[in-house]
Amino acid sequence: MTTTPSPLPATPPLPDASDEWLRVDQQICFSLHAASRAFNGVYRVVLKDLGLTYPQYLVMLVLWEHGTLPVKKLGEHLRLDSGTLSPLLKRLETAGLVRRERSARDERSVEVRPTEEGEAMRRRAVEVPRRILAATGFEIDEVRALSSRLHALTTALDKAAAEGA
Amino acid sequence: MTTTPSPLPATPPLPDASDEWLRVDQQICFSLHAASRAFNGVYRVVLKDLGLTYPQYLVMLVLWEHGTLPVKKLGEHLRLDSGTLSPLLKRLETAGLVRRERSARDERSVEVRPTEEGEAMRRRAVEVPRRILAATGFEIDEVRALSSRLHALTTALDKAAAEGA
DNA sequence: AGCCATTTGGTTGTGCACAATTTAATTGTG
DNA sequence: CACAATTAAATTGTGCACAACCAAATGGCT
Repeated sequence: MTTTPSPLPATPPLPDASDEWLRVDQQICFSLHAASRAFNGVYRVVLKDLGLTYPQYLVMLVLWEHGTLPVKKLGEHLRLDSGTLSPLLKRLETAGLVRRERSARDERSVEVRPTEEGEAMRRRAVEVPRRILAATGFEIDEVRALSSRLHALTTALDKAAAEGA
Repeated sequence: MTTTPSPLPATPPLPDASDEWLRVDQQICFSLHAASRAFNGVYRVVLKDLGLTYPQYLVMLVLWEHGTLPVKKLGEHLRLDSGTLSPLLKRLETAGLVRRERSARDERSVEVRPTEEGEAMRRRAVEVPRRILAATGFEIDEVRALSSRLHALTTALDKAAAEGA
């Protein structure tokens, strides 16, 4: 808001400028955090009919697009590790939407495949994107532009985190 | 990714237009979700010295800016309810950063106030925003623009969720 | 063959997010 | 004053995210 172009003091102990930085920072991290949770809330409503949570829906999306995948590949697509996926997939299996079975060729690998019921859900899921887009009130191109910026942001952040800063 | 107009390698037993929607959708929800987690990862690294998690840092930010607040107000600033804040604040209290005490005027209310140690941490926290900004590789104005769009998005999504769709 | 680093999932523990329920204090109304 | 409605926190239960650790399988190496 009132972000006057401060002269960037060299890491001061605690003058007024630092307050300003802390406020601005709040807008950076905050807006993203809040938007993510707000999205989650809308998905919660929209996906209630399907009986899926948002991350479960993401898993099904990947399976619908790529078919059967080992847990590893699934994790790469979604940037999730086994600590998150294992219990999630177990719940999807309990719900009858996927099956998990050890690969015959590599006994370390577990193949995740959608069941008949899981594939059938795809037909009911096609309306989800439209409802979400409607909830945003954004034009499709605007959403695409935003996604593009966020993707660039994610790439940069991942790189920074990997470099330990 | 490669949004080339590929002839859709007939993996799935389903029409074409719906697949397109499901792919686009993935970019909408996905990029935000991924960016949020990527941010979290960078904050994890940067905040490790302070011994704070990202949500704990957000709580301290609000307290530094507004001083003592009841849990309710804190939740309004952060869009978090008592189910999230109660255990979080308990951990902050154990860490010696805040104190919680029942309001004398309204015994239902719990006032959260930063301790001396909590206030002192503010001095060490002023460098956080700069490090985060550096990690994004974005210009400050670009970040501001993005935040603005995300804020608008959040407002729209909240409204939609409240209306049950 | 035997050995060892790597790969792949799973498990455990900590913490956040949120819905639903519970308890206590306050406020409004007759 | 008594009593219903409201409000503020805490609690409980489910699920996601991730670090740290563990076990089994694989593949390369001598």
